Amino acid sequence: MRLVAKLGPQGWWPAKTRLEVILGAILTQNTTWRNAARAIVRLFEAGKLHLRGLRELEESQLQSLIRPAGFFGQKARAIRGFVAWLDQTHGGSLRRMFATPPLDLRRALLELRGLGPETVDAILLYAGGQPFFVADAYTRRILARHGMLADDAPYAEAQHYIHRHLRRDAKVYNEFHALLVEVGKGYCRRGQPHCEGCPLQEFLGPRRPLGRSAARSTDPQPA
DNA sequence: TGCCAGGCCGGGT
DNA sequence: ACCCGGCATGGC
Repeated sequence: MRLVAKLGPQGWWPAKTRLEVILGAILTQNTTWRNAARAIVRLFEAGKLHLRGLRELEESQLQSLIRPAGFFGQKARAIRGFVAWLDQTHGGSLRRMFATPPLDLRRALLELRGLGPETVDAILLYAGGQPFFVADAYTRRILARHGMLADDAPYAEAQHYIHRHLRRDAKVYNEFHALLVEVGKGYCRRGQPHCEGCPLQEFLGPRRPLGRSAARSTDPQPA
């Protein structure tokens, strides 16, 4: 698509292994990637950046290691809960986990404590290569600012909007999400009434201030 | 100094 | 089905 052609591949989600993607998805919840990355580095330096290492850790030890990411109590529980579930249902094998049908896997992951829709979709897209768009805060803010969604549009609606307008392709979703985050960080943060110089403007049309009602999608919602 | 960051949960209405 | 407070560290 033109946007990707213009801004180029972002080569995003700096994580090497699928486990790192999963941990990153949890650790970056309402947190900068910078702080989430610190937590990952600490796990690596402690020699625990693998499933077996995580199983060995006490709750308090895990909390200490991931402390820089904030919300360490909840995130430690989420990580331990995920590993326990993986062991029980897939013999501790990420490969087996990702071999299950994507929609079934999504449903199962959403039932885990501490894994919400955005975290789960990040796992499915960036670790599993499945075409689920990660409709994060930047996505919703940008779509709202350009009048495509209401300011308070829920996650599912924002995701559905993207799913309707982009080819259902993990590669495309990956690039577009990366791009929205980059643009969002620069031009569409909270508290900024305008996004002066926003490179999306020429593609998405005129922007408008946040905080006012926007056009709501009239298209049908997913089943 | 206060507000913000790539959310999610649980209890209340 | 929403609404809201709590969760916590680090940067500007």
